[in-house]
Amino acid sequence: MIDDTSGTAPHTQGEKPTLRTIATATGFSVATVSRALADDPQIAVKTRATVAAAAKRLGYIPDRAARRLRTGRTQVISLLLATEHEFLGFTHEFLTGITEVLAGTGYSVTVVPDSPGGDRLAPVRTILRNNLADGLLFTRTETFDPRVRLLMEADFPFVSHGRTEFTMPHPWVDFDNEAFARGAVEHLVAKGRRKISLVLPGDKFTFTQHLRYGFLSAVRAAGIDYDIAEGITLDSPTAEIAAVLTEARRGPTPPDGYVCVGEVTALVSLAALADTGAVYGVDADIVAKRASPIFDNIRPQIDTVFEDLRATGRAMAEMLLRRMEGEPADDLHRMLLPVPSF
Amino acid sequence: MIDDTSGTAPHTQGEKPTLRTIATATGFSVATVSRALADDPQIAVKTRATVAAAAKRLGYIPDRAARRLRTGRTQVISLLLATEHEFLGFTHEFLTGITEVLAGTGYSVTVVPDSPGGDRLAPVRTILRNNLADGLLFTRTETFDPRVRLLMEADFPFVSHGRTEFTMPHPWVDFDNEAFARGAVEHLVAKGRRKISLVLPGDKFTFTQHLRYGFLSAVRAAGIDYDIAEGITLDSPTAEIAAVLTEARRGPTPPDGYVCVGEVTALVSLAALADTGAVYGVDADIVAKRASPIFDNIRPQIDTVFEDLRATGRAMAEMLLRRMEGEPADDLHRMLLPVPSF
DNA sequence: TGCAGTAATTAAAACGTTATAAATTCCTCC
DNA sequence: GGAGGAATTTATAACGTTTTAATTACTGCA
Repeated sequence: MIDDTSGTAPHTQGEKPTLRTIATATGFSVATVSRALADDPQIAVKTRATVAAAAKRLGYIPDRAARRLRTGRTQVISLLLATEHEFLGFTHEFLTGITEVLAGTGYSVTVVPDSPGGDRLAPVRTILRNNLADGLLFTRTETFDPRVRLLMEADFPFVSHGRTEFTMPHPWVDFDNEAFARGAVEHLVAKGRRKISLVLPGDKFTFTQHLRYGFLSAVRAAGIDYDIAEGITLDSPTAEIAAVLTEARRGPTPPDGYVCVGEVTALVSLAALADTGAVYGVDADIVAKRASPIFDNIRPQIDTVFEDLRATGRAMAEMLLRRMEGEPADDLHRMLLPVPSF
Repeated sequence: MIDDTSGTAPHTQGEKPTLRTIATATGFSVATVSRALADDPQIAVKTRATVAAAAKRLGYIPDRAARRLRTGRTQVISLLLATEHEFLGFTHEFLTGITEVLAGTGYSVTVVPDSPGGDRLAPVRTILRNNLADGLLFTRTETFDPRVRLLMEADFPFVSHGRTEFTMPHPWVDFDNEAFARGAVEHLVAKGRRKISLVLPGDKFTFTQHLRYGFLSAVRAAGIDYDIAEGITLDSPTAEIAAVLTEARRGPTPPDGYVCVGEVTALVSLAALADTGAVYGVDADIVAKRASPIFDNIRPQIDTVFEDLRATGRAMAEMLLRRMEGEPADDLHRMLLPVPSF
């Protein structure tokens, strides 16, 4: 055979194959082809096989725009990405986890900025009104997060990173910040520390409450002193945090232990020690939550607890897929546990 | 007036407004409304005003799926996000810059993973074949990047982060890595350093060549010794980099200066100094490229050069918009300059 | 052989938009 | 008062898919 009969090579014809192409190639109608590809049991098994083969041979790919127009489904998942985060590599790790799960599902991820200081509802409204996505993921959840309320009213699929205090259940993935804070304090106490310092995220976030509760209950159980920094949060400019921490060190009773909720605060705390002539391991110890391996390369080496953000992203994406399939929200919860390095 | 004539409140009717809604409301045909909204000069100015007012009043938003189906334009920009980067906050900063520019343009950003170790062409092919985007942004550009070749052949709009060595011009945004490397060496030489160490990214990346050239020419001009680490790259596991660097320090003539292309290597270098009993500022100095403010909080404070990734993202997004408008590639280039902290 | 009942297929409409080509209205000027 | 032409408007088709309702083909059974 000299002739080019290559049925295996897709794109032998220049034009993009559509249902119509397959229809004329197989002799079936467009309707039949459509239903065959959808594996409709109404269509004869043999027909389905024929159509599937032709589709493959021709390199058919359903047109997203057409499908979206017809069905109203966008095949898009939107991620509201907070401008501030406690970790340096948050965005990267989180996004990697999400795309890992979504690869091959036909869904694509769009990223929409979300500024916790500004109007957090606006991007959600836009997505709902303009029908820009089939599902939503977001972070930095607040105790009575207005986005959760709106999305539940609209019955729109979503998964939040972090819990709320609403009574109606909704899907979430969270890290056990209470356990982290308690464990961190206990570890410092075990090292003999008697006054522990903490910088919290903004009050409105739910995980702030969990951190505070875990911290306070451990501190009280141990009967030791503590110092929750005032006037600043985890998201304050590092210079401000640094100022407050060094100030505290110069006071009459400086802390001898630090619980750091993020990598940046950990570095600032270390710098505050260095700048006030204190020696790590002698004058004070630190336990920090971390999400990247860089602390292995920071001297002095501090004690850390790992929060797996890639796994978080994966869990959230998987959960969202299930939610979009119609699974009820009741059991769609997942708590990730701290992994201490000590 | 008791009657509700509220023209100001959108969504008085439950259904989503379409061109047809406006058409029946104004008495014009759907065709006229469409063209009026597109500001077609063929349509009477008065008509355009009437239609625009009605559209606003009704809260009309064009349906993306329908428009996309009809025009073939997706209103989507895809970002190929490399799994590896020299900075911890790369993804976040870069993405922030991009979304800043795209906000309000009607374009949305989808993120697609790109693994420089694997098949870098596959995601591009998928995007082209399935018509998933109108434009493409990517990073970690190679000297003869296959993606650039493919995209130029397909005449598909894109902007690369980094240059190539193809003769045909294409839009790019780059950081002057040659100037960075040269400046870093000169600074170390000025401090009296006589043997400078460097860890390079993988050979295939264009910026590796720029770094090497800047480094070598400065080192030779100063007539000093140097040590380009072998067997590892910037993307090697940090443990491996650490092993090589500490090994070098234990050799007969350890380096007394380090040029670090990223934040992670800088930390590893600092750790290597600490672990071998060397004192920063006495036994060795470091100049590192950085993209985040965290080095202000790392002790000892090393000399750094800032690469503005948010500005890079902005520049790339702006350039892509212009390219998609049809502007020729010839002048779409932008070189960002190092900003030394010393 | 004919008929009911089931299995398989398909015609046609619809989703909301834009582009082409044709139709209508409006002027201007003789 | 038309003719001619410019200025506006619009009917219609098309983009590629899914779905409803209708049609055709096949089966077993009397």
